[in-house]
Amino acid sequence: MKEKIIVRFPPSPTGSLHIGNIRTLLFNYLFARSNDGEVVMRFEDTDRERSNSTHEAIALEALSELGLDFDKGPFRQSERTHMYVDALQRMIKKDIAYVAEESEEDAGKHVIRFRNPNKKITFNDLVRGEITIDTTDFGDFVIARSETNPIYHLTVVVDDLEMGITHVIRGEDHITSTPRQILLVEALGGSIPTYAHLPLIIGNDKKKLGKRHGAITYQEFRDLGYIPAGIINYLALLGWNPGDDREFFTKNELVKEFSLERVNNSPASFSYEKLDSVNKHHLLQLPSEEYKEYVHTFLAVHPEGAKISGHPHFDGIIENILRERVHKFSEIITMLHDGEFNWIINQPIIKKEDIIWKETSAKTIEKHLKYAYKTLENASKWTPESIRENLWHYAEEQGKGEVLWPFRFSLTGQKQSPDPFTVASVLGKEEVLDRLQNGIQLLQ
RNA sequence: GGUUCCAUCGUCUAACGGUUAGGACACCAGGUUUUCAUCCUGGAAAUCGGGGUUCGAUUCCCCGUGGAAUCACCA
Repeated sequence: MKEKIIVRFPPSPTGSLHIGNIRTLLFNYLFARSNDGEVVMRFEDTDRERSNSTHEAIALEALSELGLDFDKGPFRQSERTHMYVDALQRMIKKDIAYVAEESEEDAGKHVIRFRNPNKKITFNDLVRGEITIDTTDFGDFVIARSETNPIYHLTVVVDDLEMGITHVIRGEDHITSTPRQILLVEALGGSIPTYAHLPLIIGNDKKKLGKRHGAITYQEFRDLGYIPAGIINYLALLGWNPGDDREFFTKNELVKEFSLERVNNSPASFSYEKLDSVNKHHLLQLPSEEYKEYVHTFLAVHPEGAKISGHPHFDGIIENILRERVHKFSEIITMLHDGEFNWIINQPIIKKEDIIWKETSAKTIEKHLKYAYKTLENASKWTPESIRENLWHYAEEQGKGEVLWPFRFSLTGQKQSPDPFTVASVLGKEEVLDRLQNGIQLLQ
């Protein structure tokens, strides 16, 4: 019978979850779920000064929105002190650890050091293969500030042992601290978990992305208008691939496909362009209703967005226009700023020379607009397709530019805009006729 | 500096030692299109250097070079 796989989510609540944290959590999650394993959530808050419950709540919110659920926890190391104290006492009694009569930071105080056996540790990393490090370099490292105040290396080892963690999957930055943790596991008499060190995510400068170096948080992604499905998919691709040309995955598909063997070992650099493209793909997959909900929710918190999202024409905009151009919802705000949707709310102010297509005469343009007016006046259906049907034949006959440019321009007053049929359907028949009338008058 | 890790198009990456070194993003050109966007087609673009091993190295080994991580009473 195979041992049940148990992994852990161990963020320290000293900041929001950033891209590096999330990717590590994701890989832990995928590994556990694809092996019928378990996920334990644990806040590593032994640094009391930098930890706080607000950060915990924010981290939990991110996990929940991303759909990275866990089976046990959340535990807090700050509430498990007795276990560390216990381990500490056992180690001191067995002379595996000792009280050192000096503290560099606090004169007069002592610290607890681990009696390093000074040997070479070799472990088999699931991503990188065999790694050997001589622990002599670490010396008798500190494992606690006092008998009741343990630090990271001890708490991790004690917790992993107590929680039955079988696989420790974390960033490559932990490789060199792995041997010292193995030393502690051995000293405590536990079984050594399997390690897997993931490639770091780096920025344009090739440096590790971290809290203090360019790593953006989940909430920031969300505020930029990326959706969980897009973020998950993109992050999975940072350091993992399925071995073929597929690039788009839902979370469940990732669970099916994921394996640590296919995690590669050179650092991956974060790119907004690729994220945009992956996110857009997932946006396109969304059912219409869900997409609308996302847009409205997103716009609600922006002043100019809230104003337009309530407009009667706006739902038409979402489905017919936004979907094909938006990679992330913040782009809608940019479009609003640039006035791209002014035509929805306000009738355009048009200059006569702009409405005329190339060298065509004003008389001819007027004729075309009048034709459009007359035809659409009698239209019974009002969809982009039906409007197109009404005008297309005429436009092909007369010259598409000659007919369609002034038509679109009277409706939008913009040299660049979505196609006239979509615009017309969004505006509604009455408004379209009104704007056409204005255009016709201008030409007279 | 010590230790450890890493090295394929600009970026993410594929290639049981034998491929015209493949895909995606971005970029460029053409097509569709009244404009923008979408979409379609095409293009440019890579194995860090030097030695081995081998009939044959992107692939295995060594050296070099370059980059990164880590060396806390942070996690």
